[in-house]
Amino acid sequence: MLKKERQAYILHQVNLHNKVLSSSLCQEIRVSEDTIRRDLQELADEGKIIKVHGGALSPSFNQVYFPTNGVYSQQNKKTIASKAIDLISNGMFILTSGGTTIIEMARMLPPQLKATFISGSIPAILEYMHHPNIEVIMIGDRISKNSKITVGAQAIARIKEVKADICFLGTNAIDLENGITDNDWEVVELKKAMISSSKKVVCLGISEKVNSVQPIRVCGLQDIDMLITELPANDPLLKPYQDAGVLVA
Amino acid sequence: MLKKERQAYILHQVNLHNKVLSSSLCQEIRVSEDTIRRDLQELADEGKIIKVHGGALSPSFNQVYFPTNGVYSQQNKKTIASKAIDLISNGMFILTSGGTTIIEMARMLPPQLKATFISGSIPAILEYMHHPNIEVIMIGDRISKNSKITVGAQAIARIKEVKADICFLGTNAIDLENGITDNDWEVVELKKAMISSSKKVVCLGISEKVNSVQPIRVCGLQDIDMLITELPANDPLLKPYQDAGVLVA
DNA sequence: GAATTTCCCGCACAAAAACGCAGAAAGCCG
DNA sequence: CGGCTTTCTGCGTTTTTGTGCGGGAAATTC
Repeated sequence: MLKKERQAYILHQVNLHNKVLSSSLCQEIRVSEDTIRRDLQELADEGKIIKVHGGALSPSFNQVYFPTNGVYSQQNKKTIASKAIDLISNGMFILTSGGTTIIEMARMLPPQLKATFISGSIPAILEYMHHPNIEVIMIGDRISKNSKITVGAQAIARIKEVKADICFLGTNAIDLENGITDNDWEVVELKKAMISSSKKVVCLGISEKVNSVQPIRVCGLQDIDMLITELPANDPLLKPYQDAGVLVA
Repeated sequence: MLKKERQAYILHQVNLHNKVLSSSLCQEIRVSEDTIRRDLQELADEGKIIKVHGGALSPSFNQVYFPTNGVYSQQNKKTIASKAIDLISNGMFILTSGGTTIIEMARMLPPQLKATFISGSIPAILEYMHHPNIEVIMIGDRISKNSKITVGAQAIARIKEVKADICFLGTNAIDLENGITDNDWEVVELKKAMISSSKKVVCLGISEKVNSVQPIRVCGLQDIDMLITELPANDPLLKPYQDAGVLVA
């Protein structure tokens, strides 16, 4: 096999799989590892691939996996927030969890909106407090320093006392098999209570969280009414959820 | 799995869920915890994540910071706060109102102190949350936007359920004839509840507030155990209060 | 305070890379 | 065709890198 041929093959593989291992390449092409290494070196010098110990990665790898900063997902969260806000109307009682997406929503609430927001999340409450016309109800109990939210039996009991029109859940992970999952036991308990106290449950989450799983289960897909991501409703990623009976926006 | 790949995966997880546990990562990726820890270390060195004991956090998940702004007579409040802190010992249940003096006290709490603080004041809760060893209980209810405190029947009912060792009241006005007075009906109701739920009541206030009156009465001098100002205990201004049976510090 | 978990450090080992070298193949030229 | 250079490849050897392990320090939890 000619040198150029080999390099073209390598480049093809890299672009296909985003990565190659020198060890597997030298088996496929039946040449010594040195040869592969020299090829990788040349391709790396030309900027076609990124050479790493043990193989090489696609140059787009960095963009794909290392989002340079929060601006990108910040924009997505604003998109989600504005879709969520469309569901709110005057006079509603709204239960919300915490999380960055919820905070974003709180910041974007239109100033003339009159509604009642109920939450145990300190950062969320701080945002709601800044609004001129909304009534803010804090769910009290012990504060989890980690999640900056009130947790415990008392909090759950308080939530159960309300019947909210709508509940917005910041979502850490959602997938078809397990539904909504999260990684903090106490937060999960809280979310369960919020779900059972609301007429309508809306999950907010960027699309990256779709089809990911966390250790603790919050609820199944049948318990949620709507899923909001930054994607358009007809995105194929969301199709299975629509098929499972979840409204998508 | 390549090292870079692994790090990209970790970073992805951190950005997605705001936190990762080294223990769960090493199970997912099937490498030793040391390797994970080294990866976390490298990513932390690059500023991509914040390493903490047991895992890592997203750098964008920063906490709400409360500016130590130019509240007037800051120094006096610090003096008061340090006197108040002398009354606290490990294991105590402490009920506090809001107010700048209370905030100052919260900031000066010694890091090794282990106690439980109960309050309905958002700014106070924010300060308590930053402390490593204290348990924080939030009193929930409707939030009064101008006093940044939870008020209402629910809040009062919650306060009545506790029996605190000591209660610190930020004091707006105190005089011999009317005792403690204030200018917000709902806050007054709250303070009354706090007083009746505590074994010991301590009023914190700068000396300017001594011998001043506000429209609504909280309680008489006989209901308070101690008055703390920035003045020395033997200051003549405070003599009448001592004569009335109030401890002065 | 004691027990447990997590972290940090040095070490060992394995995998991979770098380097020098030699031989083979191909190209160039008189 | 022979001699020469150039390019490419593979093979040891040495270095570097990555990983896991054990022990002790530090932090965390109860």
